[in-house]
Amino acid sequence: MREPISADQAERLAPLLKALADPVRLRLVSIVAASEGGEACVCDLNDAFDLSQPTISHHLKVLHDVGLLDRSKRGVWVYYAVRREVLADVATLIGGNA
Amino acid sequence: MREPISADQAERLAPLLKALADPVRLRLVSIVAASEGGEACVCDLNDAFDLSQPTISHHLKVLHDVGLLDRSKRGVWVYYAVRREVLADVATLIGGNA
DNA sequence: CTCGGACATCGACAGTCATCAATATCTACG
DNA sequence: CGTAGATATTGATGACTGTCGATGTCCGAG
Repeated sequence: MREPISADQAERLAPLLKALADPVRLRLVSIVAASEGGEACVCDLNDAFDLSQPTISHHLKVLHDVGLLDRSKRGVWVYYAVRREVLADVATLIGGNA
Repeated sequence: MREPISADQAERLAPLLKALADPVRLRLVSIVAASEGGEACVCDLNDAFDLSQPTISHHLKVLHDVGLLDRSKRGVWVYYAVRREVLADVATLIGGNA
């Protein structure tokens, strides 16, 4: 029976959840998080789905825009990495645990 | 570096997150969870927002449909309660903890 | 410099969503 | 029964979303 979250908190948390509230993006985050070194190349991510390359790129942009994924370009390839603290914060706020 | 979630898991988790991915619904869940006895009357929830009664009713329906809120009618009033196990499961899957 | 490949951006389209006003449903009370 | 209040449903509307094909941008190889 803790205090309800504030309207501000809700406004900040909602976009993060919205970004995660898609099967493709959930799997993207999950695959990246499970990858060696905690990061994955877009080329590999493309292969993991039956979707067009622009669509995957779009989903990655959504996740990156809300701060869930870090992006680093190395040569011709782009690598994404999960920002685990952000993910953990979301989980904590949802779970309502201390 | 655990295993990525399956496509099936993603398809099941996404609707729950989608239901939570709205500032109003986040606050609804939070207010209900923080209420005495773990449940809240719709009349009180209506007063907590600057939205029309049908809109609140709609949001409650969304949350109830995905199984995040329990619903019980007592007399003229309807009470909603948070299904904490469901919420906890979501948090766990997001956090990626065991 | 030019070419090819990796990734992003653009424009479009169909589908979904949040919100409201109006209306329906249900329940207690007289 | 008939009325009043609490909640749900309906229908409409403007905004947003996931997806694609086409195109743009950037980098390394030759």
